[in-house]
Amino acid sequence: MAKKPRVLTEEALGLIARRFAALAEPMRLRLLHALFDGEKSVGTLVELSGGTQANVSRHLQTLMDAGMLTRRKEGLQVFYGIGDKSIFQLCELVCGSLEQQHMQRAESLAR
Amino acid sequence: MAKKPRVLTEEALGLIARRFAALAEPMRLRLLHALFDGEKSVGTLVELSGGTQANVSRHLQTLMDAGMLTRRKEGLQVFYGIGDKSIFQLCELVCGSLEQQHMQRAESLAR
DNA sequence: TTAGTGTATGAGCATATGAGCATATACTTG
DNA sequence: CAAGTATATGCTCATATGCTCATACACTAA
Repeated sequence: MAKKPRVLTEEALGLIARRFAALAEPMRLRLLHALFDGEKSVGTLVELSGGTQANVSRHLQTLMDAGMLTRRKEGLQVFYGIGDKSIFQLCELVCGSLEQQHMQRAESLAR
Repeated sequence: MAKKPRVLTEEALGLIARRFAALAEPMRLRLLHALFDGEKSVGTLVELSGGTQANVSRHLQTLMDAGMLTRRKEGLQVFYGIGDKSIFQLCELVCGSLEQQHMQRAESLAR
């Protein structure tokens, strides 16, 4: 059973690339990781990530633009959460692949 | 002093980010897509992608550095192929997620 | 050897992006 | 209203990245 071949337009390629780009920064990955167990306020994320308030806010904006987060305002605070569950799988896939590469490299070095 | 346990090291975050960054360019996605059905020479990839030889070569180098490609030299030509099967799944995940978002947006607009 | 072909790379330029600072905005409380 | 708190945003700088041109490198054939 062959998979349906996807036709990739120029626009689609751009969208996919932007999506990957949103995940291509350590700080944003850290923020996503901090949100894995539930939504958190910006202030909390600032503490957890160790970044500045301005920088965290910017990165959250970037992730929002990529459609990966939910945003909920409650009084003075703003709570962000993971809005796209595929992110979990994406990160797991990458981590798994990296681990495998790492093991293979270690193995070939030990030979 | 309750500092939260950081499961992901700084180095790991960097590695994951670099991996996503390798997939964050339309031209590289086009090259990967062209390789989905088997390895191809640089010249072939230049034709298929419509890019210049220099640029294609550079992007292939980037993907190699990310550990995503195989490289086989045969006489004058160099054949590249997909070396990391997780790439297929990554792209499928992103495409699926994008489709879903697109549908949801269309739906909310039509409401 | 030399000529020819396919691929890689150095240099330069233009653009994109992240970080930091200061400030603006939004909301709550007094 | 003013003051305080939480978050967002202009602005600027420094760095990173992509693209092009020209050229170097690697290999083959004559």
